[in-house]
Amino acid sequence: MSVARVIVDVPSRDTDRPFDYSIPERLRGWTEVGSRVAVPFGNRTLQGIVVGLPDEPEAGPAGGRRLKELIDVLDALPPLSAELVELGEWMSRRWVCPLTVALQAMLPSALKGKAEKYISLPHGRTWPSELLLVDAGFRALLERGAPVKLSYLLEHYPQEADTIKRMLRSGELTESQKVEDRLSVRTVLTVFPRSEEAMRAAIAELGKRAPKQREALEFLIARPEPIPQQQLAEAVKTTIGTVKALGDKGWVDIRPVEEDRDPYAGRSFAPTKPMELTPAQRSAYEPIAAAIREERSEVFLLHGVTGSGKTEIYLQAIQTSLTLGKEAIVLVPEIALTPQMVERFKGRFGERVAVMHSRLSNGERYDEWRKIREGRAQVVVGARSAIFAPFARIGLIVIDEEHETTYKQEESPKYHARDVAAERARLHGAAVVLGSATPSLETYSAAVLPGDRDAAAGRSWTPVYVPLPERVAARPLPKVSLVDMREELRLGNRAMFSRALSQGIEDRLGRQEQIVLLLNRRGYSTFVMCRSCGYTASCPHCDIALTYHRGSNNLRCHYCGYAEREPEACPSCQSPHIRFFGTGTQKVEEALANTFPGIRVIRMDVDTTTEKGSHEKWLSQFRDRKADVLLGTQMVAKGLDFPLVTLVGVLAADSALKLPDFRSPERTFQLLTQVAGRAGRHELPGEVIIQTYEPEHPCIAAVQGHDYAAFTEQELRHRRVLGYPPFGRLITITLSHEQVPLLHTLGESIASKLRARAASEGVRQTVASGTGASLEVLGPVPSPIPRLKDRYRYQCMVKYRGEVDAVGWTADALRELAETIKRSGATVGVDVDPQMML
DNA sequence: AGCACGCCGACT
DNA sequence: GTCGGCGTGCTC
Repeated sequence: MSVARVIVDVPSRDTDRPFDYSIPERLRGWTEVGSRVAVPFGNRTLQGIVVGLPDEPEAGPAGGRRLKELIDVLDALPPLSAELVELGEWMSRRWVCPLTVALQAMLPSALKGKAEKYISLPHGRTWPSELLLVDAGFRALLERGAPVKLSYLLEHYPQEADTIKRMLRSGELTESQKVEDRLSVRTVLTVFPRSEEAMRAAIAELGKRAPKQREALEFLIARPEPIPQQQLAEAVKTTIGTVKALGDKGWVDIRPVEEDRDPYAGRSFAPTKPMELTPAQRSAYEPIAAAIREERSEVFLLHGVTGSGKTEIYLQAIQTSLTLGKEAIVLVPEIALTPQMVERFKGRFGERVAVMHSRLSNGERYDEWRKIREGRAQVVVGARSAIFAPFARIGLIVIDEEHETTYKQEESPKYHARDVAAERARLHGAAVVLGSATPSLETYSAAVLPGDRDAAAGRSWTPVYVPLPERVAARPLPKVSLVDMREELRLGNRAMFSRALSQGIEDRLGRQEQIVLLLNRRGYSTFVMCRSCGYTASCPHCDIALTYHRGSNNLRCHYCGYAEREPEACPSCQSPHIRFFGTGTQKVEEALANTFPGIRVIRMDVDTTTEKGSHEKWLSQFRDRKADVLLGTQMVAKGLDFPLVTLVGVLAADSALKLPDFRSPERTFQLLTQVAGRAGRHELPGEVIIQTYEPEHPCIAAVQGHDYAAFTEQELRHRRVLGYPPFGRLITITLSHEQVPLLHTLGESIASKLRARAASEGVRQTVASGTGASLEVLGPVPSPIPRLKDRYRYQCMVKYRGEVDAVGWTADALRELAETIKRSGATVGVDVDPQMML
């Protein structure tokens, strides 16, 4: 008996288990663990992934019925491997998600196939006489006998929907289903030359006629490689017709070839040679190289200040891996995946590099993915999901700027690429390098306090700490000064630029140097408030403050997209004193123009960078000195390197400090340190001016002193007291439903299930104090976003430390309550190790 | 998730 | 009487 154990593509708790199918003879050789298959499921056809090939069926249907057969294997090369399937199973346990959701996350979206329904008139059957009043085109189409896509029929003949339904029911029409990829591979007709003798014979046969065909053949003799027919025609200045003639006579072979939509095609990258490592770089590189050579799955924290040359270490470590015939994955934050970055990797490793980021089209991404799958690339540089690159022998995984929040996926599967990397490295015997100037407190404390049992709470990997303390060429770190904005106000300056910053901008404009201005707008968005009655405009569906958009003159909800016109008077009290509060980038841009006439500003924020390629466009304009100021939100802080930038200004440093998220100070410190690192990276010295209302805040003070250690020490002390990560760990369970009372009851039953479990296993229920295992459940309380798209949201937070399988308990509790949850109509989401508390 | 099966109200 | 509302249960 040949059996395939399949996970079907239905992301629900009910179907989150394997289903067994028998493998028909014709598919035996093609079915492997990791194959994508089409299977019958109920009366539907679905896509699934083979996760096992057991000898005997176990997960068979009740009542001893026979197994159904696989319908098809969808790819010649299985898109996943046994290793990736195992990784998926680990993910589904680690982050409490259905296995199919974890597996889907590993596939390029082009392979997330869906079954299409087809309708046909059965062979030999004629159109029923009582249905002659239907649309003639509709009838003619079906009478041809070939299956027609149901979606096509419904789109073109919507009035016949009822007819279709009725005829299906009576059996006058039949339905079939076929799993289809989201995308077809583009093909190019390509000319394959035959042997030189054959082509010379052909030329002889042509004689003096058909000079163009002769030329084409001579071209192929001189360059006997496959060439797209279009290109061949162009090369000998003729038309496709001539080339086709050669094919028709059988003198050359013309076949369709799958084409790569290489987004970097036709661009050349200046090759770069490995640089001589400094002694500091060398002592960081050595242990990493040793781990790669010895196939030890060790994790390294490469802690180097901005400009200390981490990238060169990555490049040489990758080279070490390649030399051993192994592959390498490099993750970078989406935002840093700029042409500059890609250039560096392509320059060193050329064609062997695949690039993956969200700005590629589905087709482009699929092509890059295939390069990896088919062994044509050995290095991938990409955003978060590149961690699933289908390599078979990984030697090294690099995560650059490891503290970045983009490595945590905020939709299910809510995985963290850093943890996936550690697990994948374990399966491959690969080394992991986590690089950052400002490591996350989780990673840092695990590395420097490896003996601290609380700090290591439940973490499965312990990084080796590798510091890289100096900047290359001993360039000094920029001077950072703080400006107390309360003082400015006291001295009568009500402008958004302090005197120091104004002066600084003036100076740079005079010297034709460049300026980066950061507006850390999070939690400070431009909201609308009535000064008479305190009314604030908020979204009627989400209870989120609406944000004012100047361009379209309306108020928009950032969560659901709801928009309304800007009010002229207060909707609540009719007062005309309704005002816009807060500062957005648009407002700063205006102020710049008013204060410094003639200043050239490039503004970068979500509004100006949504268009494909716009991000790169703005940056290259800035690089080409087409502007004096680069003004923007977080995105101007990351990974940019412009020689002429000598001043970095931060307009409101503390605007994000007081957000109700315990990681706010950490994020603020990281962001400010990053942006400060943008100044003076080359010959010209840099200066940083930070405007703040709280210069004495330890976080701000630490930025001024470039003092990571001081900030970290004080922040860790604080976290330890409160039992927050890395000393305790968190799980949030979010429930949503249209009615609040139901959420309350459901939340209570989840919370009490967990509390009961803790009690029965003898686990203490106070996390903040004491030692050993403890777990407490907070809530249910309204979630920080209390309503989204007309559904109310409540959450429970599980906080625990020590040896407690809180994730397993949570999964168990939800499994036990599955019936109740389903009946209630509520949706329940779990976030293990949440990164965003808002 | 979908889809069928099944049991109760408003219509030709 | 029938069409169709959505609660419930199942998918190898």
